Amino acid sequence: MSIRKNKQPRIRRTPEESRANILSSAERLLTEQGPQTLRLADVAKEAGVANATVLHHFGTIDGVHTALMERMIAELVEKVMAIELTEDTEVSRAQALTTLFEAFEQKQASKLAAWLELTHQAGRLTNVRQVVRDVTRKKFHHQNVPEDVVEDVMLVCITLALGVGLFGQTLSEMLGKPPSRAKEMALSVLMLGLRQLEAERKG
Amino acid sequence: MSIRKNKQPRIRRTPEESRANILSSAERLLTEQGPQTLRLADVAKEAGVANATVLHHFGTIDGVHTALMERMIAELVEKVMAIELTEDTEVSRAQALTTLFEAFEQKQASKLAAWLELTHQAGRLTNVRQVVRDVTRKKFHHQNVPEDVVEDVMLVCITLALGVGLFGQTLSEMLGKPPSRAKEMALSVLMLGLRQLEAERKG
DNA sequence: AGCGCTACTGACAAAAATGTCGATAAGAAA
DNA sequence: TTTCTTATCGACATTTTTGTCAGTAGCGCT
Repeated sequence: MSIRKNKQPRIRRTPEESRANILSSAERLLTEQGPQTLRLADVAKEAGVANATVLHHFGTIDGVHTALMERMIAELVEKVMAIELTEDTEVSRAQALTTLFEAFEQKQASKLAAWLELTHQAGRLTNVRQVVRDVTRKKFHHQNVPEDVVEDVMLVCITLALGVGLFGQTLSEMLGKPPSRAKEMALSVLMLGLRQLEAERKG
Repeated sequence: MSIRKNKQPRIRRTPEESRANILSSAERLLTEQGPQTLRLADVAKEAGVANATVLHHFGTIDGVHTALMERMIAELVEKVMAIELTEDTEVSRAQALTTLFEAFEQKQASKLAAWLELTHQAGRLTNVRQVVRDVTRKKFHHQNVPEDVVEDVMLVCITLALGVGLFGQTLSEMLGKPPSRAKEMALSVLMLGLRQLEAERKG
């Protein structure tokens, strides 16, 4: 046993960097280990800092939770707003839907949503309506479809994207199918169903 | 202040009754307050018994969690297996789907599933595949559709039912629509989409 | 009534999680 | 180099949560 104390030199970050480091670690824990591991010691360890450092930047462990939610929500909104839908062809629509589904599974946004739902914090998503409105206007302005119909369609798409993002992979594998099968099937059914719905509306 | 100690007489139940009482209370907490309130003291208080009583029956708080999961899973499986699908008309199919969707929202099965998914306990659902197989055989034996196609269809239906059950109400209300709107839209799209899928397969 | 079994309980012990505080050291600026 | 600011940390204090134990009480049985 060496007597020498071999302490690592401290890493001193800017407050912004430090907060980002901690939140990234927390996000990793949330998506890889589940919400119950979002404890002070776990987060601090994952971020490679002392417990007190986490509290220095966020006040309480709840502060970490809140900040994490806000960061993940902002990321998701950005991703959704970036979806292209310049023309309204089948192909373009399929691409947009695929991107939407991926947005909800890639950054583990579905897990965030489930966490909010289970903890009754969904109220934090105050801007969902506004985002949907914005998307409706910006992406669908060139079509002659009533806004509330567009909103209904988006409601379905988001609901299904969340379901697929959260459960799709696990369910697919449970049934002995490739992990993306649920997503593929959902996309097919959604495309076909929406086309029919549109046909009915027009006809 | 009265000096007299006014203790309630003890309620002595059979072990089965007592376990059921505790699990029912835990289920109520899970669905109404979220998983983080499934703590020993909370469960005991909700059940109206002492902390030690809960431990007497379940050993640890984790034992309560496990037992609760198993009970809710069994309930759900029973509900799903009870779905009628004697003939394959549009009406019958719509009824079956409606029942399925309701099974996933009524008994808060979606919340259970989300809890399992977030806590990486989905492995507990070892019998999902068997259930799907059973349903496939029992409910669809009269059709001439390959079994794996039926399984794909069930995969979509379950995924969407879970998504709607967990997020449907909240999302609908966020968009200023009646709480059942997401479910209705999902059902419509699903029915239309499945019909088209079938048409494509045949044609 | 008396007895045995055990579900039940309060009080206490142990463990885990959160939060506080004074000291330290990294980096910028003088 | 010296000074100043403050991000960082270890040690400790507090609170929360879980688990133990010995005794109590409800209920069936004789």
